[in-house]
Amino acid sequence: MPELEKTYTPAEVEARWYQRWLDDKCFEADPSRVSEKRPAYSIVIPPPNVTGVLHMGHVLNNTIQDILSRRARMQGKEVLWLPGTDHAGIATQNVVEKTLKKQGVIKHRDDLGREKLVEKIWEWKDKHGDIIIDQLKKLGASCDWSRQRFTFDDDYNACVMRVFVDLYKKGLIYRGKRMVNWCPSSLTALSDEEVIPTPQKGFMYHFKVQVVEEPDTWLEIATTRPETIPGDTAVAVNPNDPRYAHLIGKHIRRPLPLENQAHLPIVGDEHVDFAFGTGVLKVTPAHDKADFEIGQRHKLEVIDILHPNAILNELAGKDLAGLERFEGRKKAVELLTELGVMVKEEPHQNNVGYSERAGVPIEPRLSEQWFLKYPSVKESQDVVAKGEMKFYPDRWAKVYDHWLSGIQDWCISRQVWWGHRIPVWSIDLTEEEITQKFPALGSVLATVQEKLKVIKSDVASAGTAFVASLNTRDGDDQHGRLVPMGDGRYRIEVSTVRQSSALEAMGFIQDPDVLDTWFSSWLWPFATMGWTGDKAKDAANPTLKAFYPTTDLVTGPDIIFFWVARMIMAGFEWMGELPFKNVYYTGIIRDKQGRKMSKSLGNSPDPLDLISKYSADALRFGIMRSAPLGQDIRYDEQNVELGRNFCTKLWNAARFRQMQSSSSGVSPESSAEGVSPASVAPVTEAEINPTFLTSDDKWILLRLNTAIAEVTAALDEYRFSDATGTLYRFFWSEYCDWYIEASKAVLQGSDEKRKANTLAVIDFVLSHTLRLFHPFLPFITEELWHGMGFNADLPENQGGKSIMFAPWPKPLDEDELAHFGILPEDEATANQKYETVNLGRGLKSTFNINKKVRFVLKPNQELPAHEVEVIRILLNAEPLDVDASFVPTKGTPSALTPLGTVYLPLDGLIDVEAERARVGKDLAKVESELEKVTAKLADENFTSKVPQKVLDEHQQRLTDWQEKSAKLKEMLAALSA
RNA sequence: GCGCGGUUAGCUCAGCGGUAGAGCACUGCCUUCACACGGCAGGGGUCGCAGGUUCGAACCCUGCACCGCGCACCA
Repeated sequence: MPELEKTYTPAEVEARWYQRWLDDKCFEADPSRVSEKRPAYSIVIPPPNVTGVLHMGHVLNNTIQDILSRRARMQGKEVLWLPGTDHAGIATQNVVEKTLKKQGVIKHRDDLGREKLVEKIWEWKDKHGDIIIDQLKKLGASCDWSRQRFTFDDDYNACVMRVFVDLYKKGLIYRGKRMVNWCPSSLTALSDEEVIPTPQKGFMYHFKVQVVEEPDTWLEIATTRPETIPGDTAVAVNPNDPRYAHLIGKHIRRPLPLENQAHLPIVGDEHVDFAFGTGVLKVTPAHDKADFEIGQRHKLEVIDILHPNAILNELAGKDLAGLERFEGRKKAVELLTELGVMVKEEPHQNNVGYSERAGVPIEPRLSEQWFLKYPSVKESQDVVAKGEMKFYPDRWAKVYDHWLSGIQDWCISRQVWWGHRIPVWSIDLTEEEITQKFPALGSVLATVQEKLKVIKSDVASAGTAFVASLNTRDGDDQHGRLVPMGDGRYRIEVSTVRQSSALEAMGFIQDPDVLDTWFSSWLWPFATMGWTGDKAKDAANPTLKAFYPTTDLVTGPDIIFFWVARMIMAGFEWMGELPFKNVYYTGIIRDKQGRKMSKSLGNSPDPLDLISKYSADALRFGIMRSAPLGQDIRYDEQNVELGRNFCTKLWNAARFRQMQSSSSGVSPESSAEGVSPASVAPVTEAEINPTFLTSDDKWILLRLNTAIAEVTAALDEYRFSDATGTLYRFFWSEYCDWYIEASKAVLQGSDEKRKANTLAVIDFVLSHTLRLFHPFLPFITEELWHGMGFNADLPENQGGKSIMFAPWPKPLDEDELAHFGILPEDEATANQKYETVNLGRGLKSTFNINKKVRFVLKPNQELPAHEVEVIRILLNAEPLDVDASFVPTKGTPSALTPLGTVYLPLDGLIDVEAERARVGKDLAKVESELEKVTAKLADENFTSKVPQKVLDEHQQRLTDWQEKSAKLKEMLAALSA
């Protein structure tokens, strides 16, 4: 057995083992190894942004995935943990643009242009994109790095294109002019999910407008956005509002802009809540979603008064044009005041939508965007509702269901350059031009025109209803659409995976927009496995076949809509199957004050600092210990410190074992004699000989059994903090504090055979403990596994090479327990001994005795010499006299224990009064308990209704308390005599 | 407004119908030959509040309060 260093040096050990695991290809999954006997286990990583740096959320999330993966390996499964990164369109482009601006390379993205900027971003990605990957390696993540994917790789891009064209063909993707969430900072549309409603302190401005037809009548209007008045094209009141109904149809004079005080109609619309504000609503169809809808109902003009960057344009009038929107607000109030129409302004709090990425208020804006009607919604909803896919904790199933029930079309286009470009080419032509250039489209054109006659109102939506194949090339990967533009012209759209150059030659132009990042992320579970969309190819893809659907997904509940729900839909739509069987939602990591971790608060520790200070194992253990299922996590560095301490304890306990191996000359008994059960790893010392097992040995083997069962069950149910709790308790309290201390009775003795047997038990327990710990503490367990020699004599793939392939421990079964001669009651036997020790130590402590001292045990049963020796050692007694006829000096401190009365003879130091007080205190406690039980048992209401089992328990309690009470009274009497 | 969590020892949490628990922190003692990143002992809680069900409630039910989160609304 090699010597273990006196102190553990995690930095060196962790680096060494991780490299070794990589060199030995321990993390690489091989689909050809999957069989009935060796089932597949797979997880796809939630891909971190390429711009990302590791934060505590990643640590939590990836530690969990690593624990699951490593345990699955030990269970003999073929494990694929598939890693990668996300191109994170807007975020990444923002980061690179900002960097380039800082470096003075550009002032604006247009300085470089699309192609050059994308080139720069690729450069940046190649240089910095793997930072977070390297950090994950430091954490010990056992991902199959040979399969690392990026959502913007060529292969992946092909998947995205394929999916887009497929949805386009199915008529689920359409282009439309809609109110969208516009980010004036990133200059792009956002999906509803990317908008965070944020409470905002502002003002409600009241101003009045004159009714044109009744100059004496003024209407008071309340608004939070006076700067949009120039964009107003009506005011609306509720037709059921008696105050205003009669004014419907009349007009008001719009106060701004001053040079264009237009007359606006007063319209009646049920949407107006007459309890809110003044009951009169200014209608700005260009800058408010609800107003836009009112505008549509009443065919109102749309006046867009904002530039894309939210600076007011010339339509806002000469006083406001050129101002930023919040400046414009101030100016508008000034103007209204000067006009004498400002009535009042009151403080007002409302929710303003903020861009999740840019952190600025979004602007509702009318623009042409691409939308997706979600596919496979019903299947996706059912699979969770029916429990075929399980959510942990399951309350998220409700949230998921609720969102799917009210699902809105997804705005998938983004006005940035870094991302998958929308694969649609189009050309706008007149009827004549179409007939001339594309005669084959004649019949399609005729159909469109026929349809238009029926649907006269909404030209655009009428057009999107037509799906047609364009004859430039047939096949699944290309589809066309003819859309009337409303001005007599028609747009021919072609969505295709690979016809770009031919189309461009014909004058088609590709749509400039890119797709929402999540439009690629939702394909992650199968696109990363080499999916092509070609049925034959995919059926022959061994990775997909072996590892899809994946087993577990581990992610945060904050992306349940962004990602989880969409992956489920994509899974059904293209794989015809759910993408994962279980979803584990982590909590959110908060600081000690319960605040979310954020860069701006500076309350987010750098995991790499923690790793170098405490080790990756410590960080993992600390974070898992404080991560109960479904609860947010209060992060406290003390937990990591505790993890570090725990590793040190483990290390020292292993060293202790090594220091005992003087008897290593003892040869292992033949395995025919000391049968080694299948789950038992060969021990380095000797086989366990059942005849030499002490009560402590039996006790620790039973406790080990319990620990194995508990940890296994906890992991099966994703209760990670329970698992770490069990490990901590078992190893520290049970193994180190009790068993090792008790076993010193043998180890410090002279019976070499018994010593060897105790060491065999220790080796057995340690080899199991290390395996139980390995998913949580991969590095130190691997180091000790080899350092202790537990790997020796094991087959390469079953722990010989690495503990990560050693079999996951199983509790001893009935046969094995019988073989060792272990009975369930053995646990109680040892417990009685330990309780006796506890009480004896209590005496010592009460009387402030630090040295070795004489104890006397007046036993109530016969005690084997070995047991006495254990008690002596645990009590640190010198000597421990066992004397059934012991008569103590009056006032000798004593304690009632399960094994008899323990005395602490204090020659010449006896304080009778103090002892009487102490015993009196004990008695008071016992009497109070006795009273409670007696009262209960005297109550017929209780005794007649309670189950027999409870009644028995209470009876037993009564007897116990009575006995104790009697003895204590006896002791008191002796003290008083 | 609707919904979901949470409220137990100073802190973080477990317990979810039958004698209130753990870890940390705290206090005292101990540098005893695995470990002071340690050992031993100890103090500390009317389980948010008010009702109800029950022989019995931290646990089940109802209402309320406070903290956090989501959805909807937000002129």
